[in-house]
Amino acid sequence: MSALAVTRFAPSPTGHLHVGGARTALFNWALAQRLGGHFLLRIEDTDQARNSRDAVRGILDDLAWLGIHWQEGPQHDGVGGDPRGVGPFFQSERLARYDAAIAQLIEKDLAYPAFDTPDELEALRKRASAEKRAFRYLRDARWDRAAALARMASEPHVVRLRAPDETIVVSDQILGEVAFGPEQIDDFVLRKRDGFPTYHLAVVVDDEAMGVTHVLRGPEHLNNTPKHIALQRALGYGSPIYAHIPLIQNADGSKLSKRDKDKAARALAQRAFADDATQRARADAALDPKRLAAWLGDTKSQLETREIDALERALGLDLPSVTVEDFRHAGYLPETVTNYLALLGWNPGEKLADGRDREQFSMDDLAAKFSLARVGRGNAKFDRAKLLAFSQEALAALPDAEWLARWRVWCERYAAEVATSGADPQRVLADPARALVFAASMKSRCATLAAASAPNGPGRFALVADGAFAYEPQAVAKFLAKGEPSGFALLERVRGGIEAIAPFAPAAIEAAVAAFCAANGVGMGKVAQPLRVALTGSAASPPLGETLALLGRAAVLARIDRCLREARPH
RNA sequence: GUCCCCAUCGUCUAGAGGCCUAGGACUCGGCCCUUUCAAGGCCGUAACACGGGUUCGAAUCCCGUUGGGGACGCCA
Repeated sequence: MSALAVTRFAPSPTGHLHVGGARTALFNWALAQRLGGHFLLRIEDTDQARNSRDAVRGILDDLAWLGIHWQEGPQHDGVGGDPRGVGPFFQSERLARYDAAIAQLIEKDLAYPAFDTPDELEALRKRASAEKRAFRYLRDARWDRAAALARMASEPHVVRLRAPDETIVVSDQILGEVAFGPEQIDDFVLRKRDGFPTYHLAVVVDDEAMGVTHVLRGPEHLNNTPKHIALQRALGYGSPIYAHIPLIQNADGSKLSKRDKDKAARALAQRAFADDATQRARADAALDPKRLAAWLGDTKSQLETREIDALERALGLDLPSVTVEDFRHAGYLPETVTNYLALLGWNPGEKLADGRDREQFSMDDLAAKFSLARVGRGNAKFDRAKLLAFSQEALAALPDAEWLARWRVWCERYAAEVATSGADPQRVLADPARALVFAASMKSRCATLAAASAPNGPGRFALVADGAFAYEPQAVAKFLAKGEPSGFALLERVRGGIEAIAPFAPAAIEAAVAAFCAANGVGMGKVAQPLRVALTGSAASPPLGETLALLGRAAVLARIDRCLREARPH
């Protein structure tokens, strides 16, 4: 036995990583780092009907972006590799090993071929359900081993484990000892009709072959664990250390994975179809029309993650975030996502000097402090508001230049028109000093990177052309039209002073406007609000100095002129 | 239906028999700051599911009830 601790994350490639999977990966990663071992990534692509290579790429991207780097696994952007020679890491490339294990079991009469058809089994299950009892596969008492083995060569069959008639105790690092009686471990399938191994067989064979020492996984696997232990015993393997982590749920207590998004997608898609006949054709082109129709007709059915993604893209839907990619798109920092996710079920148990609990920590902190002893046992509901608060805080704590760099990267990926052209090209981004003012100004006003340029976002005014924003009627009425002197009048007067401000930077601008107010015997608000409306269309904007500096002198004058021309009643 | 797991403010949680008049964070409400919007500061509302034990003493241990969740696939 090697002393190296090895944990693993073993997703099946059916779409982008969702946050539950991301947390499982994160905990596995953290445990391996903490123990000085390896975190291994294995792709469980044994379901021929549902796999896709695109999904593999997506999951690798998601993990890499989060900073969950695997020491062993598929190569991707400089991450991964096979230092111990335990690969390949795609189960579809390991079929010979599974067959060898199965042959060994059949040889010892610990597994056997079964020839029931799926329809026959389905009928038995229905009957069991009608009689309100649990379905259990019963092996044929009048079993002729030689005859069965002979039939294997020519007839479709599955291979089942001859399950032991004993109680199996799972020793779980989080839940303690959990006992499963013999009636709960039936002769489950090891190899499917199509020759591919089932999850159970593949997992057990691979974990052994790859030297996995700690299996940390979701609670839905707890009931599978006695099966895996039974299989390990049959194959003469030892068992890894098991730990089942609690589930992440939606606010309503349902499973987080997809239901939320699926529900929203159905509602939005139906509305889109009703509004615009061409949308349906677009959706049909994006995914299997039959699947789409079935899904629309049955509110209990769910689309696969990749189907949802395709539909979202095709129709331009705005769906709630459940995948890592969703949160990346929404403008969260990866360290914010991992920080929040880690806190769902784990916490460092430290108090800060001011008496608060430590809730903010880095990936390095996690790697240094993570332990199974501090993982909770109750399910956790995913609280978007708290994530948003974390994001707000993390963004505000970034140095201006860092914020700017992160924002640029986000824009390039998700809002290319902001990063590159814009209606008034490069107004903010081309001038380094102005760009830093933008960063400083947005930091405390944006909970996500996406918020800065959002349609009603606080930075929008600086990113659009001088003529491309509308004046809010109430703001015009309240701050420009009213009063004596009116806002319009003050605007005209202050315009002249603006020509003279030097340098055209926040402090000098503030000072000049303050001086103008003093000279004219009016309060700051009497001048600042009309200026805001003229420059941004709205009465809410960053501090006056920043607002003007962000636009630059020429744009400020142009916008004042436009406002006087277009917003003033004549 | 059967099996398994879980149970502290609305949410995430601290709490490993006396330190608990139950602490922190998010949300929500109020106040302060203020040229707007934010940010920031201060204050506040709010929980040990219920019933039995054990113990000098229980949020903490045991049993039951209730509630929630998961699993019962030739999916993983």
